[in-house]
Amino acid sequence: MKDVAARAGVGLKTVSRVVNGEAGVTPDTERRVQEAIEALGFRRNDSARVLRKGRTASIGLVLEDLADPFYGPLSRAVEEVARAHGALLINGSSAEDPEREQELALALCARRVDGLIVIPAGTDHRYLEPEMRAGIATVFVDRPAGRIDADAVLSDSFGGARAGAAHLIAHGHRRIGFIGDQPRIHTAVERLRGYRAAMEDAGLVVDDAWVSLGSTEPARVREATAAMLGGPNPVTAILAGNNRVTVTAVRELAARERPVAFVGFDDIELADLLGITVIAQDAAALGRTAAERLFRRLDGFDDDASRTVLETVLIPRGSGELPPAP
Amino acid sequence: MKDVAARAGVGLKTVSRVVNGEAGVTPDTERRVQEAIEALGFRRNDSARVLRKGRTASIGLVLEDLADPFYGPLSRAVEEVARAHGALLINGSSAEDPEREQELALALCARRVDGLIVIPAGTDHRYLEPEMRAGIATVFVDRPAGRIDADAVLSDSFGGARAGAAHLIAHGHRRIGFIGDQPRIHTAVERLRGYRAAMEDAGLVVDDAWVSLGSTEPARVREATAAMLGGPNPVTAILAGNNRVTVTAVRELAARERPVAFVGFDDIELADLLGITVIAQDAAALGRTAAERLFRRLDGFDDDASRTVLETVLIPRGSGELPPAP
DNA sequence: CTGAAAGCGCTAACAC
DNA sequence: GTGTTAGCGCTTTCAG
Repeated sequence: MKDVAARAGVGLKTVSRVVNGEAGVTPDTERRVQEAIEALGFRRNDSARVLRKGRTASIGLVLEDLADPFYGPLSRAVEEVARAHGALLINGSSAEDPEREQELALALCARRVDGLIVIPAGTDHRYLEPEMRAGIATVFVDRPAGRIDADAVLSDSFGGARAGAAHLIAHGHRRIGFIGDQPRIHTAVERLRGYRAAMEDAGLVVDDAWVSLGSTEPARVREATAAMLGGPNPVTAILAGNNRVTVTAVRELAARERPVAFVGFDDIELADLLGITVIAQDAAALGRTAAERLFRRLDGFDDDASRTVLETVLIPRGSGELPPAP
Repeated sequence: MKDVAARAGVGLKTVSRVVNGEAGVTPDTERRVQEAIEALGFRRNDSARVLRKGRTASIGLVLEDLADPFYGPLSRAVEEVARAHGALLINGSSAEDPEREQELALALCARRVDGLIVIPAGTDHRYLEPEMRAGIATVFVDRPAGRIDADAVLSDSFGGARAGAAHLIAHGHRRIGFIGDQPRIHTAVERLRGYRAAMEDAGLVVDDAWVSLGSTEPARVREATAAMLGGPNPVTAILAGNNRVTVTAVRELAARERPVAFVGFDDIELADLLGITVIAQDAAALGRTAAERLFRRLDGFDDDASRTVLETVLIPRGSGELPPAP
């Protein structure tokens, strides 16, 4: 910038004015500055700008895995809102590892992102308190924060799972299995609660062998499926606790001869063609809502932390309407 | 940092040394500094650090749409490599708009990312020349750069499409349709070339009505499908030019009574259960390879721009092996 | 082993 | 309209 000023024969501040489109520069001067900029291939260094202005015009998003089809649309929705506010998005995948989540979140804070959106892997977010006090707005999505008070935007996991299980019960099932994510994860627990609530509503007693929480690794899900279907008291229907479980369970059930009713949590591509009944949540709406809340905070809005819960929708497509196999 | 120094009763530089784990500080002094850091909730401001050091330890990725299941895994793979090199990843979606691609790429350069990975939407990247001269390493993925010389990591679109079309021909088809992406996009053109090459190899003449390039919007793809199947010289098989087209085409074909053979480009989740034959490319390998090349450049490696082409794999699952309907 | 001073590239606040 | 000065928070250089 100094070089540009020298070459254009003007002061530093004039160049700054031109670069930032501020008023108060004669067209002639402006032209000279523009020429110098072109000639030198000058591009403003935003790092320096940030240092001076205090705002980075960027926000951070910590999620579990960008490669998961649930998080892609969520991230994209966040990006769109950020873009509308002139901000860039830095994302990081925690790989469902609490330590990595913390490391990432703090790295983003060190970069002085203006705000942070977190899909937590861990259950204790007190490490973010100093950062939040220091002014980094933080919103949690998909799962609430642990041990701190912070905004959260969630799907109605409890209600969705309850509706899914109730749907299977309405179609005649009495022995229903639930395969969910790790019990450390809030949504997994909520969905299990929803399943239990529906069973209880119908006066059904849940056999321990029908419930399996754990990793979403295909091998684990396959085992869980086999166990539920093969035991002394086999289930006639299965409710899956998230999109990864759904995919593996669907594959597993397709390989069996006896039909098993099935409801998945999260819609997945081509589930329509396969006739898979699902409880759909709107990943993009989650991201959008969280980002909007974040930017409202960045715009100075400052009331208490709030929790927003988005509805889920049960989409019947066939698999959830199968009667119990004899 | 100044505050920390004051509180610990030491010089600024000593705090800096402690924060950065540099040698040359007595354990006792270090402890005092650490205490002050804790007490004040100090966190180094990386913006200032960047300004001084010149490197941001971040790279930018401009892609088409993070919500597209093809780009999620690609982005995640880039992130993993970046992480291994201690860098963060800033992504942006161009929405297949060349102007937005440029705007994004330049915004990333203004942030002084150390390197840039671009999945181009546009066909002219001369706007990046000043940036590259200024030292921002740049690698193109999935599609090559236009009008500049730069590293590129691509899939073998030509070979993949050719193999796909040849596969259909080998199963008895003579009238084969091709539905691809916009002709502005390199991969769309390459895949069309591959299709034409296979047809020519087999001595088949392509009817203009069998080829349709354009947007991947479902409506457009549906129309293209209907036109190919409904015309005076209807096709008995269709080759899709990318994953979005594949999804819509599969839905469309499933809704018809007469079977139509089908090969998709890009594997999609659950395609196995639907028996969809595809030409698979490895999105994660594309991302990983590109990121590795980028970091090699950042490490000072400096030979000519190179082009890497990754193989595609044809996965037969049934739809591509159907004989021509009578 | 430690600290003071200079300056990275920019913008805010005030001159002129 | 335009230029000058100070300083954002850190690291580098060099002196103690």
